[in-house]
Amino acid sequence: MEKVDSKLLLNFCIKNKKSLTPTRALIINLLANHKKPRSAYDIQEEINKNNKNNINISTIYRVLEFWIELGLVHKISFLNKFFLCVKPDEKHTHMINICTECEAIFETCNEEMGLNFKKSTSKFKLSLNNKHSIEVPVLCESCS
Amino acid sequence: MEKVDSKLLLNFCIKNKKSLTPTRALIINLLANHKKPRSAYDIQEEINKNNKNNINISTIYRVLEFWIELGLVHKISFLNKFFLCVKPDEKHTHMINICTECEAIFETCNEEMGLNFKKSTSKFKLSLNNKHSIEVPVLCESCS
DNA sequence: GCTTAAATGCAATATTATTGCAATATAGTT
DNA sequence: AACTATATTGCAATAATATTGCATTTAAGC
Repeated sequence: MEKVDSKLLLNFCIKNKKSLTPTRALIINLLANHKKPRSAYDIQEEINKNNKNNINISTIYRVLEFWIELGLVHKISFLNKFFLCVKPDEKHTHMINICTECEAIFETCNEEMGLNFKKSTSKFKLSLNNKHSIEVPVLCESCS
Repeated sequence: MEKVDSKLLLNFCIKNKKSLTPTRALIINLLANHKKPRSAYDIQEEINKNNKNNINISTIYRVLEFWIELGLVHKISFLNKFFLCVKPDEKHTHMINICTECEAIFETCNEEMGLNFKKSTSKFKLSLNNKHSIEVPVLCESCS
């Protein structure tokens, strides 16, 4: 099983004065194991299949929300699914390219895409809210 | 009641060899009446309150899907709500700026925002899927 | 008007998400 | 190590969003 570096997790938690509980570690590690985004119920099903110990759906949502707050997980609104952030860095804008055919995710950031949202939004007297990511509907190489 | 130009609606329908039914006209006109996006159930509630005649929720979803196909309505995934397209034009990329505080929508297009997604996505061997719009989380002037 | 295809109704069901309160686990203190 | 305060998780009901298959009705083209 592929896992998220546990020191990274711990550091994020310490920095935010939160605790790294077994449930939180379990859920984020499950996300690390998949290349496609997963729904809260997908995650629950996998836990209940493999681990026997039941985790309530409310806990799944709360834990996902927890990691989203810390910037380590993204919610993909377009799919109602969740995905491990590949570049947990507060400073850039998270650009989530989603293949609308196969749901493959290609995450990058504004700089790498050469897109200046700060500038673009300010034209309209709007300010980019960097707490959220931007989802870009695409076709991947194999689906196009 | 503010309405969508009925000739515009009819033209879109004719062009796509579809019929402009009373239900379809009613629903898109309700959307025209609101500055904020509305859920399918919001729309149903308004119809059932004002018109007495009940419209089933499945019809609401089907009609919304119909207008989305024709490019006259957007689904805002971030909110699970629907919004009248302000610039029904197939050629550009629809940029939907959403205030994350008050849900106000400021729709524009890639050119006006000075963003080149075709170029940006091709860097990663992806192609933009222009059938969908791009949602940008922002704070509007009064919320920021 | 008649016929065929499309649209809508119906109602069951699926999927996604939230809530309030009880029970449990964790962190910090002694 | 035990104690306490706080945070986390379980529970289970419920809300919110969305889809389905088939029956009925409506609209379009002849």
